[in-house]
Amino acid sequence: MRDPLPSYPGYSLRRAANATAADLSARLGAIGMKQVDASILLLLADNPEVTASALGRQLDIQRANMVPLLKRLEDAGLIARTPIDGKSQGLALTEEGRETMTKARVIIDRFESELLARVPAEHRDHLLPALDALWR
Amino acid sequence: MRDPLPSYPGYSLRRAANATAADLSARLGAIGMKQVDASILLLLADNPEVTASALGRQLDIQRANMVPLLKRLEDAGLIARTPIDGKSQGLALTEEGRETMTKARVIIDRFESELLARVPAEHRDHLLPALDALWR
DNA sequence: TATGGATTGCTATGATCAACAACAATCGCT
DNA sequence: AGCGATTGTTGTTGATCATAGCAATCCATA
Repeated sequence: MRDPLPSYPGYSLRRAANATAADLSARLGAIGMKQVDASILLLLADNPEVTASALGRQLDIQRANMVPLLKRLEDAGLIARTPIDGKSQGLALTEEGRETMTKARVIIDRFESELLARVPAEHRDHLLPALDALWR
Repeated sequence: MRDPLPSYPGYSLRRAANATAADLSARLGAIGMKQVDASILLLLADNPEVTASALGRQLDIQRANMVPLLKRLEDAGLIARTPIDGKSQGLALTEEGRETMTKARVIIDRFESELLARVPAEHRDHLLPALDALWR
C-alpha cells in the first residue's frame, strides 16, 4: 500500500513519539508507575517544596488536572505536602517516594540509552537539538 | 526551576510531538478536519478502493475504532463505499472528498515546511532519518 | 466439495486523559 | 484597605483508545 505519510517529518514525529511512549509505559508499568508519575517524581527530586501549580506549569499540565495526579501519588505514600502559607503547599518526596523515583530513573535511563542506540550513529547527536527547536 | 527532563531525548520527543500536533490540529480545524481525517483522505487519494481494515492497519488504528471515523467522513460526503465482495468494501474519495483532501494537503505541506524551518540547518536533514529509526 | 480457521465490519462498553468553567480562600502590591 | 492575581479544588465534558464479542463471509486444504 502506497503511503505518503512517513515522508512527513511531523507525521513521523507523532508515530515515533507514540511508539517510544508505549515502550516506556510498559517498562514503567512494571513498577506501577506512569510516565506522568515518573516526571513528577523526577522533578520533585531536584526541586523540593515546589508548589503544585509550578509543577503543572513546568509539565504543561493544567492546575485542575494535577489534583488527581498528586492525590494518587500522595495516597501511594510517595509524596507529602507541607503548607507554605495559607494557600500554597510545598511538595516533596517521602522516603518511599525517593526509592521509587530511583527505580524509575534507572528504568528511564536504560530506556533513553536504548532509544538513542536505535538511531543510526550519524544522526544520533542531531536528534535532541532538532527536537528542542520544535517545542522549547 | 531545575528540570532534568528536557535532556532526555524521549521526553523531548513527546513534548515536540505534542506541540507540533497541537499546531497542526489548529490549522486543520480551520477547514473542519482532524489529523486522523486528513491522514485517511491522503491515504485514500493514493490508494483507491482499499478496505477499512487495510487502512486501519496502515495507520495503526483498530478496526473497531475505524467505524465512527469512517462514518463521520461518509456522513460529510467525503468518502464513498463500494462493495468488493460479500464482506469487504472498498473506500474512495468522492469529488468533494478530493477537494477537501487537496485543501488539507496544502495546509499540511505548509505546516511541514514551517516545522522543518524551525530546525537549525545543521540538524535539519537528520531529523526524519532519526525519527524513522524509532518506529519503522 | 465440505469444513475449519482467519478476516471483515460492526456494536457496545469501559478506561484514561485533557480541556473548561467556576469557586472560595488567600496572597501581594499599591 | 482594597483589588487583581494566584492557588487548590470540584465537577463536567469530549475525545481517544482498548477490549470483547458477534454474525457473515472468505479461503485454503483435506
